[in-house]
Amino acid sequence: MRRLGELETEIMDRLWRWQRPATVREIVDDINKHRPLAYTTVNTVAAILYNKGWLLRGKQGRAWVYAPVRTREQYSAALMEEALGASEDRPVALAHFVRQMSPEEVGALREALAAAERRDSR
Amino acid sequence: MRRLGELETEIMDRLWRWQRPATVREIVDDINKHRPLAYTTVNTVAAILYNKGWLLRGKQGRAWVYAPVRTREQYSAALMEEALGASEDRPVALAHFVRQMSPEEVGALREALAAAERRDSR
DNA sequence: GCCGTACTACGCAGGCACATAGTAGAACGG
DNA sequence: CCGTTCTACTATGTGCCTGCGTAGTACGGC
Repeated sequence: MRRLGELETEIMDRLWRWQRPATVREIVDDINKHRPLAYTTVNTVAAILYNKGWLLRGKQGRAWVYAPVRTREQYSAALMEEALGASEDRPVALAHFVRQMSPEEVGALREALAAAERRDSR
Repeated sequence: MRRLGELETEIMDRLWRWQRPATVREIVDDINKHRPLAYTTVNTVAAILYNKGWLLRGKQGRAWVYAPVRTREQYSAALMEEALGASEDRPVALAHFVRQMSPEEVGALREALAAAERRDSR
């Protein structure tokens, strides 16, 4: 899975943050609060993200509205899985991963495991 | 952290697999069992990997011998950590991650957590 | 001492992916 | 019908990776 580029991330970030479909106009206006960028640029990259399967889209009047296919956390989890796949010895890689995590994260991980267990036993 | 390119991966793979420092000659000869590739190409990319901090090197006679700075599993764990950082809600991302793991991997993860606990309580 | 061999550093070209934006045309609102 | 807004398409620039050629240097044998 290819990672998102910089502008691609900027666009996905907004859609993830807003939790609702948005038009290119909304996205580019928000980006322009921080830096200048042409409408057509955002339009092009949004279409690219759609073609790559990152975004859904539908017509709202003349304009497309875009929405993310996956949540940011699903994206993150998929990247993690792929990163784990780069290793040959998964248990060892997981051990390294756990070692470098903060205590809070270790707690979150324990909780995720416990939740998985509850789900499986149901 | 930038991910490794294709040839970069081929080179790192061999050094990781062999578990010992190796010369460019050894690496290129091994690659040439599968496909033709010039000595200078491997030499250049090995030097690039060295400059990027992926490899250590030292002279052995006239030739450099290269060795990985990190294990494949440390590399994998670093990628995982970075992938986790792409999320905003780490617990949720971890939950997704655990959900998509196979039961064996969940077991390995449990073990890694238990090992971390044993280490921390020491 | 000289020559062939092997290694090194350096630089360059090609390709790919992403960022950026311009143009042309269609559609809508007044 | 005219300006505005949106779309698709195309082009350009940049950065990174791959791939290799060249030139220089060191070593070993004769």
